[in-house]
Amino acid sequence: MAPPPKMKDVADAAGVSVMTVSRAFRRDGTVSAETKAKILRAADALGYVFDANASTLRSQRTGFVAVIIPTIDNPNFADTLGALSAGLETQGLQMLLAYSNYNMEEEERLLALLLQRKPEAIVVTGGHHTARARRLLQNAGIPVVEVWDLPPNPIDHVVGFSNAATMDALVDHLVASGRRKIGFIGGDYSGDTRGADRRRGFGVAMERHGLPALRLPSVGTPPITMRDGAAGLARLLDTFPDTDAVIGVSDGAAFGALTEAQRRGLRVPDDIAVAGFGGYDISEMAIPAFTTVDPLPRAIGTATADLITAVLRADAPPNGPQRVEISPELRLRPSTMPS
Amino acid sequence: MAPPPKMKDVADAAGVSVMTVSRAFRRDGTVSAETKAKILRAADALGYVFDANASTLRSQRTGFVAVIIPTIDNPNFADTLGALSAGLETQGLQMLLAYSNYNMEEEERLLALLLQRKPEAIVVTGGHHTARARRLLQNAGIPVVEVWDLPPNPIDHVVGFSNAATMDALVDHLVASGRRKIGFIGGDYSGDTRGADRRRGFGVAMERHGLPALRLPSVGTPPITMRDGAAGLARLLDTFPDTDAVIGVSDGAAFGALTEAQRRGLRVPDDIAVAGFGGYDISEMAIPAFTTVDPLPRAIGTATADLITAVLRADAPPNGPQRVEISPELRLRPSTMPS
DNA sequence: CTTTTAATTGTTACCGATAACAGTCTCCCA
DNA sequence: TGGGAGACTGTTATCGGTAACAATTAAAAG
Repeated sequence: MAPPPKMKDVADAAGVSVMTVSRAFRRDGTVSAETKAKILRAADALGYVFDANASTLRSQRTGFVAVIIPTIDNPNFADTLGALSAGLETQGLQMLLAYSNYNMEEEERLLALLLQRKPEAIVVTGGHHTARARRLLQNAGIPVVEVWDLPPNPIDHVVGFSNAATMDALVDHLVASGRRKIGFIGGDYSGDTRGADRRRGFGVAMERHGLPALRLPSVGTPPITMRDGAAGLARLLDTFPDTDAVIGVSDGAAFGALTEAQRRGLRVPDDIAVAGFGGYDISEMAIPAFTTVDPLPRAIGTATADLITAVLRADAPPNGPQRVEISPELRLRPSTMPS
Repeated sequence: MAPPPKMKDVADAAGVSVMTVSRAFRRDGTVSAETKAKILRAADALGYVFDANASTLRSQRTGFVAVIIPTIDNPNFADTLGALSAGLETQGLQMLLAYSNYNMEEEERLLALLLQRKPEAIVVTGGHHTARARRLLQNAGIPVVEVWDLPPNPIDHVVGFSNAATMDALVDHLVASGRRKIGFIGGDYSGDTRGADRRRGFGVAMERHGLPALRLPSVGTPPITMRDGAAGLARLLDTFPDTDAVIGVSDGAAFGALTEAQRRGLRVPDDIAVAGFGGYDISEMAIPAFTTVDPLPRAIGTATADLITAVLRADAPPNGPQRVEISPELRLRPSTMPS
C-alpha cells in the first residue's frame, strides 16, 4: 500500500506550497477562495486526512480537554458528560475521558496519563484528591475545573453545589410533614465523597431539628444499585421497624427502597415516606412518584463547557478562579406528601 | 513562568543523552537500573511531564481508539463503554469518544474529525452509515469494529447480535403464554436502526405465528424515555383497548408502559403482559419485575476491547475480519408469566 | 505615474519526541 | 590473550505540520 498522503502531496497536486495548504485547512481567510477550492479538491481526490497530532506539536494547541469522572454508570454523570461534550464540541475541543471508579489512587494515575496528552483544560469530579493529584493539577499550567461539589479549597475553578446542603431542604420538608424517624440509605464511602457529604448533611439537618441520625445502614461500595437500596431498607426496617421516612443517597437507591417497602406491604407515603437524590426519570414515573433533589446535571455540564470556553479565550479571559454555583431543585412528589 | 521542562532538560540534569531518557521512560529494559533511577529522579525533581503528542508524531503510534455511540443517555451503551474503556486502558489505549445523537450525518462529521487524531482503531455503533462515512472507514487503514448489530455487509470486524432476532424468543414466549394481541412501543426511527430492527423482528415473529402486527404506536425521536413509554401505551390502549401484551423497545419504555397500565387499573400480568429490552436494573426491581432481553452490553465492550487488542498485536494478528456474536439472554419475569 | 497598503503566497526553522544505526565497554571463552 | 557477544549509551535524521517572517503582486491613494 502507498503511504497515506500528507500535506506535501496535496500541495504538489494543487501546485502551491505546503504552507498555503495548511492555511486553506484552517479557513483563516487569508487564502483566496479560488486557491482554497483547488486545494480542497486536490485533498479530496487524494483522500488526504489532516494530521491533528502533527499540528498539535508545532502549534502547542491540542484541542483536548481531559475529564475524569467516577463512573459512567450513573445517569447524573452521564447527563453532565453529554452536555459537557456537546458544549466542547462546538468549540472544536475533544474530550479525553477516563473513569476513576470512585478510587482516588486511580484518579491520580489517570491524571498523570491524561496530562501526557497535553490537554488545554482538565475537569475532575469533586474536591477530594490525593496529595500528588493536587500537585499535578496545580502544576499542570492549565485551567482546572472541579465539578459536582463546592470544595472549601478549590484548586482553580469550580462548577457545582453543596451536596451536604441538598439534604437541608429535604429534611425540613420531611419534618414539616410530620416525619421524625428518618433514615438514610447510603454506601461505603471510601471514595464517593459526594455521597458521604450528603449523609453528613443529613446528620447536620437532623441535628438542627433536634432529631437523632442513627438510621444509617451502609450498603456496599459505590456505585449503589437499586438492589442495594432495597437491601438497605430491609436492613433498616429489621433494626428500626418504626422508621417513618427514608432518604436514598441516589434515586436508584431510593427506588429500590420504595419497592422494598411495597414488597413488605408498607404503604408509601402513609406508612413510610421515601425520597431520593438525582432527579432521575424514574423518580417521576414510579408509583407513587417520589420526591427527589435534582442537581441539574446538564446545567453543570453546560456551565463547565462555557467556563472552559471563556477561560481559553485568548482575548478576554476572566481573571482569577471562577466559581459557578448550581442550585439543585427540590421536586416534591406524592411519596412524601401528607396524605 | 519558565517554559515546562522537556526531555532535553531531564537529560542535562541527569547527565545523559535525550535518547537514554526516552528509553528510560519506555521501560524497555535496555537502560541500566542505576541510570534509569537517576533519570526518573531528575524528571521528578523538574516536574517533567512526558509529551505523548511528540512521541506520537515520530513513532506513528497514537494509542487512540475512536468510539462513536448514539448517546450516553442509555444504560446499555454506558455499560458497553465502561467495559470497553477498562479493557483498552489495560493496553495503554485511550478512548476518544463522540456522540452521534442517532444522526448519521453527525456520525459522518464526527468520524472525519476523529480520524484526524489518527486513532489506531475505530469503533462505531451499528451497521448503517452514510456513504461517505463508509468510505472514510474503509480507507482509514485501521481496524474498524461495528458493534451492537450484525450488519449483512460489515465493513471489517463485528461484535454484536441480531436485534431483530431478539424479538423471536420474546414473542414465542408471549404467544406460548396465551397472548395474541401484542403491541410494540417504539420511537421514530430516523437513526435508531437498532430499535427499528427490533420492531421489524417483532413483525416477522408475529407473522410467523399468523398474528397481525398492527399495534405499533410511534412515540417521538430517540432516545425513548420512560414517559414516552407511558404515552405509547396510553395511545395503544386508546386505539386497541383489548391489547393483552406489550413490548417496549427498551426497558425504559417498558417501565413507563408498566406504570401506565397500573395507573389505568390494569393488572400486570393478568390483564396485560409487559416486556422490554435491555436488562436494565429496573426490570428486576419493578413491581412486578418484568421480562426483558439482556443483550449483555458489558460483554460487547469487553469482547470489543479484546478484539482490538488482538488485531493490533504486531506478532500474531488474526487474519481477516472477525465476527464475534453475542447471545442476548431472555430473562423471564412475573410480568409475562401466566398467573 | 509613483508610492503606499493590503492581500496572497512562499521560505526557513522548529515543535519534542523516537527510529535507525553507531559506538563503547564488559565479560566470557577458546 | 584475542575476539565476539551482549549490554548499554550516543548521534543523526526525521515524523507532519505551523510560527514567524519574507516576498510578490495587485489595488488604492496621492
